[in-house]
Amino acid sequence: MAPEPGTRARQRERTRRVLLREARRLFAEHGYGGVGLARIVADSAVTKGALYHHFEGKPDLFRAVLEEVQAEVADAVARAADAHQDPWERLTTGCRAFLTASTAPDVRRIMLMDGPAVLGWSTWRALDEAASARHLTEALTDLVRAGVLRPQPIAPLAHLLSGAMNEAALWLAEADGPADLEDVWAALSRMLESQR
Amino acid sequence: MAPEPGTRARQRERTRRVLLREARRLFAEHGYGGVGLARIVADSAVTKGALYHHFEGKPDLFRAVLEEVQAEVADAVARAADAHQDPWERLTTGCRAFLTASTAPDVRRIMLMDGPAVLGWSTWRALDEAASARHLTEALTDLVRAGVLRPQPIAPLAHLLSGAMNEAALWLAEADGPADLEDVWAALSRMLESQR
DNA sequence: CCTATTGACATACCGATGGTATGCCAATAG
DNA sequence: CTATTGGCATACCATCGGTATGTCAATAGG
Repeated sequence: MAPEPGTRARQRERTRRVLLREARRLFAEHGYGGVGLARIVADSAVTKGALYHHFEGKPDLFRAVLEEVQAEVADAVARAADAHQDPWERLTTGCRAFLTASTAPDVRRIMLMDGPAVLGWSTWRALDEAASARHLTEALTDLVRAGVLRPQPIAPLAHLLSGAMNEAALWLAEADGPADLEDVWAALSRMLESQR
Repeated sequence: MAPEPGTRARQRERTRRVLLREARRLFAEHGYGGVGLARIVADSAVTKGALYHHFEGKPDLFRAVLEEVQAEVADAVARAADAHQDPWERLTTGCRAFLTASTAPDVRRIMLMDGPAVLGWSTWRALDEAASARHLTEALTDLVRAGVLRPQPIAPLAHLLSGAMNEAALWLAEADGPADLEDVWAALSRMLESQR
């Protein structure tokens, strides 16, 4: 019988998505080093042939998963920030959104813990910059241009804040009381305010 | 002939120190996943039997190396802080010492990049707390008690500052201009000042 | 339509890796 | 002087990431 057009591309896309989904689940649960390719392809109901057809290897698969996670976090941050017009409120709500989003277990493990170690810090930084850190840099630049923040080099400040929030997210995910989030936020707010 | 007393313990200690030294060198250069036990024992001029006699496995060996690195950093921080009496100056000089010490390649790779991924964040946190973060917590507590810092929960602030400095150290190790260190320090100083 | 080609996998296999079980010999204990 | 144990070395194993090859259906070209 006549094959329906697009069968090829649809199947390819489906397999790739299943692999990404299962890999993300397993990486989030056991960590990068704690799960083997055999387990990933088994849970995806495919074989290693399929995996190596879609990805260059285990690090590349992890990178794809990481990019997906980062994209989600960045989307949440941008969405929260875009709800406001005032540059200062855009920054603060964006930071809060990042804090809450990054506390999720898979984000925490994949993006904050394994990411730098697996891909190397510079690669991880580049991906983070392309995803969510870019928003932070833009927000800070806008605030300096608007005269809200004192003129100063943006990069160091952005890294300090980014690192502070990453560590805070890791801590919050473990200490997990809602009161802790408010304490972190209070201190972070004062930090932001200090640069005003 | 009569064996000199203490031969046993001396040989044991010597083998252990060689293993730690070579493992630290290799972990720092290639990362935890980038070096195998075969290479470590070969460079140490022993066999895997010796390694597994002294350590429980590869993660345990890494943990021992990490503790050594952390102890050195903590010592540098404490030494710098102890040169001052004023609590505020103790904090600032301690932070500066941490920044410069953590920029060293082996510290950066072992303590800041691989540490959390290999041992898990909570384990890493516990070790860090026992080593250098304890000084930060103490300094902040003293400042609150002295009325220099506003009364507030210490833990969130300590984590924010620790994360900020860790990330800054990673960045400084790469951007490596001495001017960048001053920029980071200026922004960090304002952050500290903000909590005053 | 029919055929050639290619794309999306599956299968089989490889070297290297972390880890273990056992053997051996000299240093210590009695 | 003998028994024991500590400090390794040797030999071996299961599993890992990675590769080479085979297979079959979907597409492209005539």
